Amino acid sequence: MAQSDTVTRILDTAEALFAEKGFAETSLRTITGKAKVNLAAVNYHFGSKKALIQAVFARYLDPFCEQFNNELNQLEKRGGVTLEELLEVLARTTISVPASKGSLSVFMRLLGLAYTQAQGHMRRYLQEHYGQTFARFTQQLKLCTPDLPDAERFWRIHFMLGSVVFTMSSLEALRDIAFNDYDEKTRIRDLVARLLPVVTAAMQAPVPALPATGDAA
Amino acid sequence: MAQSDTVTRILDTAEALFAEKGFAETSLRTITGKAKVNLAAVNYHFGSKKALIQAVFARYLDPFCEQFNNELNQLEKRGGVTLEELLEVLARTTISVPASKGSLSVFMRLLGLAYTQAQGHMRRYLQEHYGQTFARFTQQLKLCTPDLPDAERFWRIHFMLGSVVFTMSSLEALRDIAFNDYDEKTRIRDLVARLLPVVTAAMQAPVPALPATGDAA
DNA sequence: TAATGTTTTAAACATCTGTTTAAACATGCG
DNA sequence: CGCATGTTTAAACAGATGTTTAAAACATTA
Repeated sequence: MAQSDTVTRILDTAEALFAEKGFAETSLRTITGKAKVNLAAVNYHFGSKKALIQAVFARYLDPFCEQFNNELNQLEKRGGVTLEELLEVLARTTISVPASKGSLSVFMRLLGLAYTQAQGHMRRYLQEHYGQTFARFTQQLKLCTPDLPDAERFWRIHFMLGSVVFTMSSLEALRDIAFNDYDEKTRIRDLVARLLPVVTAAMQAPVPALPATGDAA
Repeated sequence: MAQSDTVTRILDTAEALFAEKGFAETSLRTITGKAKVNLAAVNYHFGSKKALIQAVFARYLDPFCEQFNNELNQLEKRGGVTLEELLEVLARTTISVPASKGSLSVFMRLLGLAYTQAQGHMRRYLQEHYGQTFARFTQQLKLCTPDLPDAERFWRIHFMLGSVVFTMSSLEALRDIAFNDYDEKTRIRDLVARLLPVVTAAMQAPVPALPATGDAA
């Protein structure tokens, strides 16, 4: 057995609880209680609560990055990739990878939390461990959008990241509203399908002229 | 004096600390300590920590909604409003209102936190107190985008909300990166200028065909 | 079987949390 | 002045938190 049952149960439970209530709001006692595991098990197996949080992310992101890197290899070899293609590959990888384990929305919610709360510590971890894959993606994106100034592209990437992370992490609540108001049983796949043309159009929007600096006046 | 100095000092300090570290991660002792105010002052003046959080939001949102409602009155009276105009009004109001007090990015970060963490309780508060203004906005938006199916518009609104909230709430970090990598001293006004065409294009993107349901197979 | 290494357990630790209390203080009014 | 009102203060409360400990239970191998 590669990993003890205790470790997996802790990871599963922590993942669900973190996504539901946030990191600080979820105590080790809640996790270990629900996982039917001794309180000390977390510190024994992971070292600290912080390390447990990172382990939850690694379990998602490691396989994702592996597959996404494979996809990027093919795209780089082929060349002449269009924006639609690149985004489609990203979407497909995102959907396919965590299908084995729990749901994608759980992880997206975690990603959103990592960026907004727990300032720094998680962000740094993500940057250190997965920054290189992200850099490869932005490199490809640059080839797809040669007319975009670097700074403009940088900001738009984060606009789009915001759309994805925010909607995915608020998914349950939004899905309920959509169902009540529009009879819409939105699945993750539908959401991704809706996101693709929006993100594409956003990346291709005209570049604005920035307002003049008002310092002098 | 309309409001005791203590109340204001608590609000100012709490606002800054909440934005910096999140709600759960900010203790009343940290707030009152930094505000040079007795610990019991929070419970005396606001009743509870929860009520303090809501008060921080109200101080921003009440004047914002008042001005935005005025703008909406004019737009409704005039009629024939374009998407660009509506979004421009929203952006202008957002920029102008909190200029008196602290920075806009602080509040945006708070808004992001309210949506992601502290599940429910804050969301319900925002809906109850400011839902009507939001409804008026979406009503105007519907007039600007008559070809968009209601469900599609609903999701796109939240895509855009995600872009704004996410980038604004990560503003300091992103600004640092942008400055290091592109010599970009991004001001809030610049960010809004960058957001406007992106959001406009996103709302006008072609409507996708949703994937068929895979239930049967 | 005996010895060794790993995992689990229950208890305690020290610290921090939001909230409450009761006394002290200030301030304005009749 | 006396009294009442609103505010501040220091202390205590009751409980929750992450982490550590040392003994017990288990598993593995010699």
